[in-house]
Amino acid sequence: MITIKEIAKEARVSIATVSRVLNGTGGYSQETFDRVNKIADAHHYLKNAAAHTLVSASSKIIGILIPSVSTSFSGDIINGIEDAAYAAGYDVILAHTGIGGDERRLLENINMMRNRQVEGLVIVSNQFTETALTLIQRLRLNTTLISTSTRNNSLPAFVIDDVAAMHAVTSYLLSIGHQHIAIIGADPDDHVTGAPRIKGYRDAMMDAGMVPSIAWVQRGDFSYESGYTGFKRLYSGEYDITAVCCVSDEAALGVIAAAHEFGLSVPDDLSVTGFDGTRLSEMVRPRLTTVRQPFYRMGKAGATALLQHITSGESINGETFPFEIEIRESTKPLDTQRRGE
Amino acid sequence: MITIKEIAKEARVSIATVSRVLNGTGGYSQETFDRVNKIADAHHYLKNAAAHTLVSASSKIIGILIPSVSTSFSGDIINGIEDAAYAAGYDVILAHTGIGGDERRLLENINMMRNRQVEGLVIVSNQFTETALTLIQRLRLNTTLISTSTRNNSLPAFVIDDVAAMHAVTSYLLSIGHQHIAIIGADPDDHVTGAPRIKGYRDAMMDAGMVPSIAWVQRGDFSYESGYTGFKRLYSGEYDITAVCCVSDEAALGVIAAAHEFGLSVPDDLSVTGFDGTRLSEMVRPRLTTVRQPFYRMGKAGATALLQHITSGESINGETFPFEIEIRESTKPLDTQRRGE
DNA sequence: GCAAATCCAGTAAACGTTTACACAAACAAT
DNA sequence: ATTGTTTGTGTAAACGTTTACTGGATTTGC
Repeated sequence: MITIKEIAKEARVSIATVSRVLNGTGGYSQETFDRVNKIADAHHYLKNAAAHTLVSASSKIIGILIPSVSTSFSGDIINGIEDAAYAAGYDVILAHTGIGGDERRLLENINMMRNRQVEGLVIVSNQFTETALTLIQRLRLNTTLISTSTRNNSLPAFVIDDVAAMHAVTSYLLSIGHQHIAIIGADPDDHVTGAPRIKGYRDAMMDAGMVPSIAWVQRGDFSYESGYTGFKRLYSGEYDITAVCCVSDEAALGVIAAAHEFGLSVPDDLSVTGFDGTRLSEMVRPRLTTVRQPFYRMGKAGATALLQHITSGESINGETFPFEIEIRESTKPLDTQRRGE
Repeated sequence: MITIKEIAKEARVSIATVSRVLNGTGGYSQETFDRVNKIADAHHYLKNAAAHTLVSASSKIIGILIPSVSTSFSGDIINGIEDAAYAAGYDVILAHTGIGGDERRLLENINMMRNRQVEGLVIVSNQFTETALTLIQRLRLNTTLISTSTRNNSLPAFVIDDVAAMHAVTSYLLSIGHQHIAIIGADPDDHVTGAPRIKGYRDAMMDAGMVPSIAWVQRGDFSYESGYTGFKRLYSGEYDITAVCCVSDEAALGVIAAAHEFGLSVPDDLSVTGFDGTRLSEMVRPRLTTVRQPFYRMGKAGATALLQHITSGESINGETFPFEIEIRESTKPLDTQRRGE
């Protein structure tokens, strides 16, 4: 790899001049400009980013912290972030925090981000501990949150209104006649996504004069499996449920699978709603009624705001995105269902 | 951020000693060791990676180049790569190459990887041009390929045997009585995945004495949409197809959706197979018969081999992974299908 | 008791950039 | 003709590390 030093020698100018030409900062004649550029091109010069970072104290890197990339929506978020970074001439460094309680990996990776001199950090869909939060603050890392938030809103978050979203989808179910509606898959101890969604559901039920029984709230971890086992628990309890709100599309598929095993078909015997609006929800039969979150846009907006803050000092304001209730085939008015007496 | 210089001052030793202590390279007394470490910890010292990279010419970074993260299997691959990197103390820089022909972004990102001083490059599921290939070679980037390969096998690839896989799944269909079998979703001009799968299909058909008609090979781009439109084209042509092999799970769902619209149910009227064995294939009803690829393992193995090469100079050998035919509910022996006369 | 080896630690160069400062030459304004 | 400004370029320091080299002090071997 050729360096500016060698270019300087070959062009018979100083390295300062080469640097100025290569950065286009002005202060050279057209002639030197051409000569230096020609030599640089001929040797396929590439700037050593480490040296640049060291001296300029700007790495042109932002970091992404994410539990795991395998859930289907995280890909969209990452795409959004990376596109925003690319547009701003920034590169992206990615680290997993591990799913579940592996706090060590999370903390290690936050430190790693700092020692890599990232100029900003995007944290995706993570529940972080107080320790992690104070670490971020101590390291003075510019941070935005996608699809998650902190308890006291200390960090700008790019999210949807989970309470409103679940309220809306529950209300939809109520509006088409359902009354015995369960919610499956949420973790009530998860204050960022689980608890709000349960609240939205409960509020909607209350607004309609229903008091949801405890068994109607089946906790879980948003996964297919928790949808599956949640419905198994619920149904074997002989409750007369006609509709189920799920907190993810995958959980909805789990519910549908479990229902099948009981000989129940969706939506003729049971209405089921998903959440997230992943591509999945359009690809399955019946297509899922779901709540669409604009993940790509959320990722892009979160990263863009972060980058604007970095480059022009604008303060970062979190943003609450509109969601959309997609009404498709997995739900049906109660009186058209078989069990709608 | 505190530097070794300041630690040195506070500990009243030279920066060389601090560096030695912090790297544990020996050549200091227990006493200085403790003193330096205590000060470093107290100030939450973090090494400046840029400085380290610059002087040691080792960045401890590997790069991932991937078209887009939104297909469901790419997440598993990335997880595998990142886990391998983390285990080896390496960090990961991620860049998209853009889907489809945006060669500029691909080339830019290859250059970016070099100027970031990555020690190795993992390219995922990409069709790259000759230009890209020669660029990689010129930059002397250690590279492994996951789920893709070059025409002349110039780069080590971590893949499955696509010909054998499609041969196996087609043979399975033949073995349960099907004869009029189509293949949908492959791009015959894609020599890394498309053409081999078509060949596997064709070989299996020929082996069974069938000569597949041209219309039975519906080209596409592996997407849901191409499955959907492929089947629409096929079926409106009035061919008497009883089974369809798809080249991705998503394409299979597209076929199933299109079949539904014709009033055909899967598997009672039509058997359909997927490809990839994504979580999707287990979550839908009917569960898809599919070819499972060990994506996580492929990613992990590819990155591990790369890292071993970097750290201990071992040469990288590509690896062909075993696939598994998962027989599930989307296929059925012909004589148990409704149309099996 | 003396040479040799070992242990600890410091000095300084190097990595590849950016940039403040200096300065000579050319040009403009008076 | 003097001063001032602009233009083009070079010198050298700085960024935060690592590491080869050096050397004094202590220990070891005989």
